[in-house]
Amino acid sequence: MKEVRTRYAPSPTGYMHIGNLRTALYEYLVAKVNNGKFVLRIEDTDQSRYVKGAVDVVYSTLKIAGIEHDEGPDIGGEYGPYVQSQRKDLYLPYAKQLIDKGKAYYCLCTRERLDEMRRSLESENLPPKYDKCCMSLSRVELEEKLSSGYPYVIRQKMPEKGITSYEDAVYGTISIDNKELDDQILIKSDGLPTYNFANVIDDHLMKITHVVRGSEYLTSTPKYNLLYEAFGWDIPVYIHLPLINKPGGGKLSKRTGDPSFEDLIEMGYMAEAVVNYVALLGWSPGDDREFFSLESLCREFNIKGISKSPAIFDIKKLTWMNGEYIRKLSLDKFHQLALPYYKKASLTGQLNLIKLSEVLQKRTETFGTIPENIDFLAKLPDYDTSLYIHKKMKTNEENSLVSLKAIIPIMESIDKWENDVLFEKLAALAREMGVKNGVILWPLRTALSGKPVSPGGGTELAEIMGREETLERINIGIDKLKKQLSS
RNA sequence: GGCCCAUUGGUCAAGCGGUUAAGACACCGCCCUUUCACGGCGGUAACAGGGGUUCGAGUCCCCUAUGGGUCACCA
Repeated sequence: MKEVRTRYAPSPTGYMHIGNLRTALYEYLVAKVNNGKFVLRIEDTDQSRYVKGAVDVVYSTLKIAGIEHDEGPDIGGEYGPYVQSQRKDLYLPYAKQLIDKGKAYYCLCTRERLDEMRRSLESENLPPKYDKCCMSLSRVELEEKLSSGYPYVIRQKMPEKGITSYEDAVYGTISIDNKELDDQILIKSDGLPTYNFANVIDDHLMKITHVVRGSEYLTSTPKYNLLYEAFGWDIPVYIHLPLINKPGGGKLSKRTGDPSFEDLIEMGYMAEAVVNYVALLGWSPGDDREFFSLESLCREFNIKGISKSPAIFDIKKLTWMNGEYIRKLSLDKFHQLALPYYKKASLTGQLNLIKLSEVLQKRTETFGTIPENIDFLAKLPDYDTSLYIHKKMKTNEENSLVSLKAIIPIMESIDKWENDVLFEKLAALAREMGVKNGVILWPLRTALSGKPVSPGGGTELAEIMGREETLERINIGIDKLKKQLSS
């Protein structure tokens, strides 16, 4: 059996949204699940669209996502070069072959004439289509013009009758009436091939067996097939993918603020989680499993599980899934990944950062939210004493003051500064005072954080901050409460 | 507008002629609890509409509606 080969062929724009990522992922998976090869090819035949550094975005995205290509511009391979602009001289001879076979022809029409024609057809609500005017050019006239350097393009000659149909692995049989087909341009007047043409030539030359791409190509595929047939080449297996839309519908785009893969990583999402989530947008294993590593996808992925209808990118579910990935991390690993975010919060003093990580791990869904959640550690906010009033904890400003005062001697006498010890001593204090734990602990948590919510409870915060800072903040709390109560 | 494709809860989705129509996210409630979160338990919520075919239709066919895609010397 022939080796399965797929390719990811992006045109580098510098922005890779998650739809692009998913396409690359599925292409990779189709190859891997069949022990095949995954090829990266850069399609840059449009010189006017060149964006500096855009190719690097492709490399780094694939790398971070763990999608490794077997052949590509950076690592070479048997079928290079893998950048279309470096293969530019290779296409024209193929186009000429087609002319010899009577499947293509020169066209000398000016853009003005084409624009004019399109406008008039559109005004009549007819689909714009080339009128094959140059097909009837006389050989003499043609040779005269061509030899004098007159600009030309080469167009594919579409059959005027009949139906072209093909079998798509996910959408089934697709049939298009040949009269719908426009005599598309194969070679542009700058001598470079159009995407449509280069694609077919390159896929064939690179021995691509499975073409995986977005469903926007569903209706143009017959044109490609006519090309394959004209050359007498094998038609690849087509796997068209449903599109991924934004909430409320519509395409994902940089313009409308949809995050690219790199943006998500920047926001503190884990690449594994994003890949896992994205794999499930348009594919299902057939049962209710949801957690897949790239490695397990390479085993489990199957074309049968690809769905036909478009999916909406729901960042909330991604966020949840990311939280699940974070919770599965070892404490050490979490700590290591969280460290840069602690730095962003510009923490000072002697904080027990491992303890902080322990407290944070369960409560973090994306690393990016860490700084805002721990800002109070760097600097106690100037809070209002109404924070001490908590109905469920049965606290008010008066008993909070009493509690804080009672906590101080215990804090001073504790020898082992650990959450468990602190908690035990304070629970004992509560029993002694005949109050619920909350009456002691809520004021402590409030005094230490100065916020209505905080990661971790009073004694956990105390362990993180250390004795000195803890006592200082309790005293600040006492002063605030005294001042408030005496006014 | 022509053509192509799609349509199960707000979202991702299972289902492939006979099910009380799974599961997950989100949302709501309860429990646990040192706030929040985690965790546990439970709840609201769907086959776009209409015709057929069939003993029987979310599953097959047709029509309508809605959504998307496509019609460049862009990829």
